Amino acid sequence: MTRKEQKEMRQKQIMFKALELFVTKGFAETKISDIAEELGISVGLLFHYYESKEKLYLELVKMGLEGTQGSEKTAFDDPIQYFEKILNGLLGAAQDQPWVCMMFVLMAQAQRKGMPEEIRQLALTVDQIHFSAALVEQGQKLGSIRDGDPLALSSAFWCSVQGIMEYHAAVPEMPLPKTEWIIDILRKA
Amino acid sequence: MTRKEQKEMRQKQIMFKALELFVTKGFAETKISDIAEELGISVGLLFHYYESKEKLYLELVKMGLEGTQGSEKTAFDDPIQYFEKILNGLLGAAQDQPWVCMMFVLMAQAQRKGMPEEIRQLALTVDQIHFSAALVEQGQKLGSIRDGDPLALSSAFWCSVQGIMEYHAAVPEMPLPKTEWIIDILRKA
DNA sequence: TTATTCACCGAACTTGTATTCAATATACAA
DNA sequence: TTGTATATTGAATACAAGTTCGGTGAATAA
Repeated sequence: MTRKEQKEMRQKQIMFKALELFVTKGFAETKISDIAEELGISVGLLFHYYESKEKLYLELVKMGLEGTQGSEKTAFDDPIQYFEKILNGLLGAAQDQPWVCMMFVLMAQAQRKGMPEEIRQLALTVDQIHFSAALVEQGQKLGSIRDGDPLALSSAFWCSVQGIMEYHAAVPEMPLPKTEWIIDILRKA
Repeated sequence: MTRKEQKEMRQKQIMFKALELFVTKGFAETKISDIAEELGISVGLLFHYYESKEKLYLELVKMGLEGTQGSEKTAFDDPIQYFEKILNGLLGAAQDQPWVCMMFVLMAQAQRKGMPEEIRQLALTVDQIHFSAALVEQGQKLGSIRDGDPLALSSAFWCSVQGIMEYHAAVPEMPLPKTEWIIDILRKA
């Protein structure tokens, strides 16, 4: 194995294991030595690749930030379809690509009080709830989304998704909901 | 003020502030000195009342455990009414008695990996999801709850509530959803 | 009035964990 | 082949946060 490959491999290893532990145990509860131990490497090596626990977490948040870009422009024709598509993607991925689900949870965790400020600020640049509120309003005009405060509807939807993802990250064996069940929070009867 | 009163007052003060911080920042992220500082008391005094951070948290979990008793016994003609009543109670309380909401979030946090084992075990004795799955099944027979894996439906419902409560604990100014929106996860169209 | 208990403080102590470092082995370039 | 860069380790260090402790003054019981 070439040096470059090895480096990339290790970095991926570390990132994914860190993601898993940060999400299931939380940032402060996850010891750098936990990550090293589970990977069977030394603590020193981890610091060879990432200069601090905080920087490692920050890398993950940046990675999550990239994943959030795009796909949002065509949404206004039929917002409910947009929500369906997004949710379908999330629930589908949750099974065979657990990291999608975990990344979702991480981004929310990163926004919490108690997180290092730099991390928090970066994570707060994603604001699904407010972005989606506009879509909800549009959907209400089109008659496909139920009446009510758009912000409340949007936050109900995303909080539900959040709750589901969080639980799934902790208890993967629990069966996931059907897309429609959750979409029905928004859908006009 | 008599000594007894003072003692009870301080204990309440500490418990509520601890609840608030544990829920908004997390267990590990909350320093004992944070709690003391916010209350304007010394760290030493906190240890005068609670022998450790863990015991303090444990007290809160025990308190939450008591709140969970009862209420589940009363049989309903239709399980969907049970879910409506519970959710209504939770959402109603969330506004004027923030601690109800916080307690709800705390109980879920206490079940996470990374928590001290004693706490975790105690919290795990509450299992809304499995308890409610039976009710869901009953509701399906009666035709008021939609078809699908009862466990998946139950967990979708409770995870949604969890997500909403969590967010509300962190961002109280966000408008809460209407009960029906969330009930519609379960309700048969 | 006096003795005792208890709320309270702040500084010292302890422990756990992030971070650094010196040393070694391995890949790679010259 | 030899020299340099880099992957890796395990132990040393630093520091933050939980916990302990001795002392002080106010409430209370005698």
